[in-house]
Amino acid sequence: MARKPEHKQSSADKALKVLDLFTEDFPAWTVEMLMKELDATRATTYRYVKVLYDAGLLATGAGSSYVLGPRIIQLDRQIQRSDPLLQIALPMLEEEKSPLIGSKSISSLYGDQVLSVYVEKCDLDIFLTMQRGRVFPLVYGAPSRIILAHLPPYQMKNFYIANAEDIACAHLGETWEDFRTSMQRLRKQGYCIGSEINPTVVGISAPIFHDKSAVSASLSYVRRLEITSDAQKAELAELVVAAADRISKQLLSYRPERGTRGPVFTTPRMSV
Amino acid sequence: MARKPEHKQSSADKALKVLDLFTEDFPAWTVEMLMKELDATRATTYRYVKVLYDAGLLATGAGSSYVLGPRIIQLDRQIQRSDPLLQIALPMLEEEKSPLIGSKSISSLYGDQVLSVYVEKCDLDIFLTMQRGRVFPLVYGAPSRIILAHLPPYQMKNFYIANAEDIACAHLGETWEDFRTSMQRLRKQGYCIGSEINPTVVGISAPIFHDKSAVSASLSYVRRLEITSDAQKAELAELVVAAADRISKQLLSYRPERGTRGPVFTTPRMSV
DNA sequence: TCGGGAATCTCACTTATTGAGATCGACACC
DNA sequence: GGTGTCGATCTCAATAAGTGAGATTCCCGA
Repeated sequence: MARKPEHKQSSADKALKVLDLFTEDFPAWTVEMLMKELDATRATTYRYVKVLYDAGLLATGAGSSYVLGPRIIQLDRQIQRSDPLLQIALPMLEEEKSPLIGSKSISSLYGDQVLSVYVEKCDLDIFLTMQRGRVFPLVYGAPSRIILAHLPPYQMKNFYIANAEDIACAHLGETWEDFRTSMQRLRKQGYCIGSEINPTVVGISAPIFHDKSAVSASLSYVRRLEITSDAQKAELAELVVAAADRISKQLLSYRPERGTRGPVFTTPRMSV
Repeated sequence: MARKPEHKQSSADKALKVLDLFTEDFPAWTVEMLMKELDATRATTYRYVKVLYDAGLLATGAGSSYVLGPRIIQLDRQIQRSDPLLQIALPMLEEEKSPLIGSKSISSLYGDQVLSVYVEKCDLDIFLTMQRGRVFPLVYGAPSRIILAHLPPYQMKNFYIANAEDIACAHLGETWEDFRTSMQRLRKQGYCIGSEINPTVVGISAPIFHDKSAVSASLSYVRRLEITSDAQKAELAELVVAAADRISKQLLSYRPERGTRGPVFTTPRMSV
């Protein structure tokens, strides 16, 4: 779950924590800098770096610095090639040519977060903030919320218990009953509409299931807010729900090929 | 360097070796399967998995399996956003609109391998095998060879010593002198042309420098072989060399912004 | 609420990790 | 091609982990 800091001390943990330092603002680190940051000796720092370097997760950069390594790009390609959702959805989305659609995107549920895994720009004048790799909490944005609304009951309950405040802040319900009914309403509607993430656009998201009653992702169609009428919103909603349903249908009958040992869907884990 | 199997035993090494198992053909593993593969006990296997899971490099998949995790996609996004090469090259490539170009791609040098980091399809009828994330040895394919030809002397020498057989097989020279002259010829030509990787296309690659006399990547323009005349090859070569030069010029004057602590170029390491 | 299976915990035992300094070797300059 | 400069690795004793087998807990679907 990559977010809760553990107090367990294991050398692999500590080595992997080095990866956390490579943020957008600090993409390159020298060993000296890492030593200070990790509060470790030179030898230990070099050992951590070596482990990650040998795994290809780090690479040497200019000026005796280290940067994120080539293995990450390779693994990302592997995910894209082995993800049945993308394999099925991308060809289907290519056939969807309605001029109403300014952008199409797919978001996947990972643990208690939602990750954008695919973004396509159709309207060249649209300004997009969504990007493959962006992460959102389950309460924030239409792509997340429509997934949240379709979680199995016990997971939703657990999520509520652990995130009651965030849910209240997001106006999704002051109490468990409130929350449950608002989620029920979303489920009945079949889609979620909003401009939360990017105020210049309106996004409409529909759930994608990889198993009956097991949500795994959401499909979103986006359009510039200023040029969108209510009727168009309704039409977009129909389109996105229909497309998501088609993708779900295909996913349900998906059988891996080429020696693949099993399905590659992710399942949430809602531990508190 | 991610490829040479080490005989050193460290727990972090062993945990990270689990990642190697997640190939395209086996994208999902259960703990039982991992136990057999790693020849480890259940407890140990779970410990390895937990480390990677907590780091976000693995995620739970359907059927109590594990798959590659969301962190990889996030980190890939971070690389794309902090790589000065892509930041500079992509806007420049967007302006390059010659109809001769069927595809544009950028490959980066990592260690002694070359990784494709950007691929754009211009001609909709072209069949592309190149993809972001594909890795090639330095001797294989035009994008690699033009980089190889521009390595600093000591690195080229080291590479020759370590890879004399591969170099001979690739007809790049039977001896060090042979090799050196053939590389010299490539440098003088300024580009490398070939159809090695994908026999249905012709690709022309030019080197990109992030520092005078320090090659870091190559730019390739690709066109369907069957529709390409010799004159067009020459024109493409001119185009790609000119574009690569422009990118190099920009890279030389690149100064990071926004608190970035240093340059984010990768430098090769040619240890034998 | 309950059952089956996945994931974690416990503890004795074994083995790797750590830190300080010496040493090695890749790379740049001439 | 030779030589100097750090960046990276090695050495060794002391320390603190990792490991394995089984019991246990927890998750999640009915």
